Amino acid sequence: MSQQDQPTDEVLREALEANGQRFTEQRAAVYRFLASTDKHPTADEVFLAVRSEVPVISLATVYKSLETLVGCGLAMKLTYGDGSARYDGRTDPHHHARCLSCTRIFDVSGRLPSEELSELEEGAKDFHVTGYRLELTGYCSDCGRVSVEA
Amino acid sequence: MSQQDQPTDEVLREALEANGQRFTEQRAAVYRFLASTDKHPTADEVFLAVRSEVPVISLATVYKSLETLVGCGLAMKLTYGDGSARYDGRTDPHHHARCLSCTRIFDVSGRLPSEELSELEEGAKDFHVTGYRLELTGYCSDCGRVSVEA
DNA sequence: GTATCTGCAAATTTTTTGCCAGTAG
DNA sequence: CTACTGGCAAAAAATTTGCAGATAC
Repeated sequence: MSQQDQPTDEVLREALEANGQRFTEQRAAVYRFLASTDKHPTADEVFLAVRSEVPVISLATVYKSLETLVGCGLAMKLTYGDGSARYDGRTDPHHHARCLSCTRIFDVSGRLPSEELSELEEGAKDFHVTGYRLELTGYCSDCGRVSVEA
Repeated sequence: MSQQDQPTDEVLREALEANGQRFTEQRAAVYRFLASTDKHPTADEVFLAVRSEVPVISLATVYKSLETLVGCGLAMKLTYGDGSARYDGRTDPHHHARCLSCTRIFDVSGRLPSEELSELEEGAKDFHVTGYRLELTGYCSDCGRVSVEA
């Protein structure tokens, strides 16, 4: 484990303890990888990436670790109905843009003004809103050109 | 088939023809059910509901029909990473509210002002936005009370 | 008439689980 | 110590697919 991983590990340790769970090397490795990438990897991609660092880890453990991280609020599970779920290690408010051509997910900064949210809440009568997710769909810079020409 | 289904069938027929696909009783039954409910049924739920009307239909055909409808723009596939995908037959702009307790999905009227969208598009540089999806999370009226007391 | 569609069952893909040994606290 | 975890392999759940007969147009 490199020096600069220590703060990341501390964050994880505290989140785990707050949820009555134990700190383990496997969970740390999964979390370090998630926190270090701006991609939105599948469980299998996490597995492959982590295995090169921590040789002994199983795919089942990756699934269990990811679920634990989601439960502790350190990761988000994203599903799009096209195969595997993806995981996002960013916990600050942000949105996603999904390319309809290459299926990659990109982070988008910015958030909805609270007035917009209030207005939406009114539309959802009798519903107690605790959060929201916004996803843009379209074409990324790599695919956009192809799509326009086609 | 009842009299008031005819317009629904015509909509389906035109959408299918526009996509070079054939009109079949199975697809019509699936579409009629989807268009008639404000629930957001899983493929299996569609299968069970449709089977009571059209006795001979298989689950595989329901999956294929749903995929066809999505391809024709007559339905939307919703996934939340908790088991099966759900399907939504509403095609007008609207949002969803998902209850974190009972996992039901509710329709929410209203849409984002275009100025908000433009602002978000700026945040997604080099991304050609063609649409968006907004999902509120929280607790529905049935679960809200329980959750507050718990 | 012919390309497309359906039903069936088997296959695939993704994710979860049971169980025993290992480890954190 | 003792309960929580990880690894493994098997199971479960969801969805897709190959193929032969049926059907829309």
